[in-house]
Amino acid sequence: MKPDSPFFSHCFNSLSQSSLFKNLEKKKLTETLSSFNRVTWAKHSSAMTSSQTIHRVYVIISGRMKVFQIDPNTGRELTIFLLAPGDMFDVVCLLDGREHCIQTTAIDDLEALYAPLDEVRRWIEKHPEFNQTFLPYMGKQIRSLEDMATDLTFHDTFTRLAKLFLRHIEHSDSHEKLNLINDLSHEELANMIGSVRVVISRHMLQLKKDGVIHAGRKKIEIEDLHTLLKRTENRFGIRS
Amino acid sequence: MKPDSPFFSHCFNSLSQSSLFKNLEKKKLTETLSSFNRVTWAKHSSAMTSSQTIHRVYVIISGRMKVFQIDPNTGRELTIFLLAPGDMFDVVCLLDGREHCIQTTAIDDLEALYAPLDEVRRWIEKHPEFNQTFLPYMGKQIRSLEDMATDLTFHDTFTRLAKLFLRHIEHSDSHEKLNLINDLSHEELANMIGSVRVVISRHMLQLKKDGVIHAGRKKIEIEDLHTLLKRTENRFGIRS
DNA sequence: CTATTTGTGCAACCTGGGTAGCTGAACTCA
DNA sequence: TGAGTTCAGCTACCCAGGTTGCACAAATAG
Repeated sequence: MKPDSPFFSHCFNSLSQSSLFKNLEKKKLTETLSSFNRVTWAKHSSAMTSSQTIHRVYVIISGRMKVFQIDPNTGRELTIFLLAPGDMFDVVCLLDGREHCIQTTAIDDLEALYAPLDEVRRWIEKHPEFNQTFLPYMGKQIRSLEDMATDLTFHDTFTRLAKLFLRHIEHSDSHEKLNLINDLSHEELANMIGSVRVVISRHMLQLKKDGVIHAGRKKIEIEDLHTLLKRTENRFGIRS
Repeated sequence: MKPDSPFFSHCFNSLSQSSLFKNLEKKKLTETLSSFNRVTWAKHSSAMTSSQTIHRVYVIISGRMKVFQIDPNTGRELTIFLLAPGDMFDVVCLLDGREHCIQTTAIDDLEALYAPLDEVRRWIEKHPEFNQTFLPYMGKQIRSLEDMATDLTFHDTFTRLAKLFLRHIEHSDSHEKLNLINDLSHEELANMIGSVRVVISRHMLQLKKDGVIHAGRKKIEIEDLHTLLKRTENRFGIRS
């Protein structure tokens, strides 16, 4: 993508706000961007495939993307990551260069940049300061996977749903806002905590009746953070 | 640890066989080892604590170590990793420098080397060829966590147990041998697949009755790999 | 402005696997 | 050698949460 491309400044702005690239010198970022190519996917379409991610590294510019595994027998999905602008994909392939059998879907209209995998590797070697943000970024992903595994074994579906909400709350002034997941269907929420639509519907209905949340079709708002917290802790706190 | 230390050649041999360090020049490895210190833990004792792993990076020389999360309410455990000689700990802390609340226990008598975290970071920067083994090593750990999460949501306890066996089978001539986990109690096996002792006992008993495995007190041998595979696939194959 | 698709509510059912508790056998350590 | 501890077999119980299937409302497409 050439610096005079119509998308250039748009991409530049998106990345210079991201946690991975914000510390990079403007000059270097410009230089880097020019060796990337731009791709887009329509909302709801399947995005990067595992045959692409062995050769290319992608960086999301705009839109959300879910990364998930699917069970061929039941058709059930488990959302492994919900990626947003500034996220990189697929880190695993970048690390070991082996195929990563995983699916991706664009939740919104999706815009990304990509570059050949080995080129990105060389680039990182040449710009060791990038590791200051990249290594913690990987750490965060490992922690997130570990949390997912422990939540799945230790906590019931209600607790997992509550924790999902709590993880995505953003404290704007005097009002809690649900970030990134406020417009997902029950189905998608279920995928994120390894459960099923009906179960999430049950819990949501109860939470609505109790005034803890306010929700419509693909729309969730946290009404009463306090009792949400309290109930979650109660589940934790039940001694055996 | 000085090169004339009684343990030196022992450690040297252990690491030069490991996947992480085998590619390192002998001279560099010697040099590296001399800036490490040696520690040991007795079998069954709690090993590295999270307050240590913020400051130090460990490399296991001999013995196995389980890395696990514990549910304070029920006391149930989930074994996240089963580390063996050549493994590094804690990678997450090395990446992001933040505390990692996780427990460790020595399964055998345990021997490890350690060095200050930032010293290891500098060392890696100075020896970029180490990344050729280190990055894939991290990739493997991420994949393992991802597998754990998907197994927990998609597969029943029998399938998870079978997959645990299959993952640890070593094909020696004309006889399958179970590696690393052949001397674990039902309790420990349960921890590895996010279940409970009774459940594993049930499955093991059935497998024994059917001649698929041969097992005694803390002792497991795969008798009939073929039917084990077949049964696992059957569980996968049930169409809904 | 219809037709189709997608999201949510609701009920009835059923089972995997977790909890609790006891026994005897095997191992271990003084 | 004997006491204490760990490990595995066994039973009885129970419930969270997954499956199926339908109905209606909202959104989207054509």
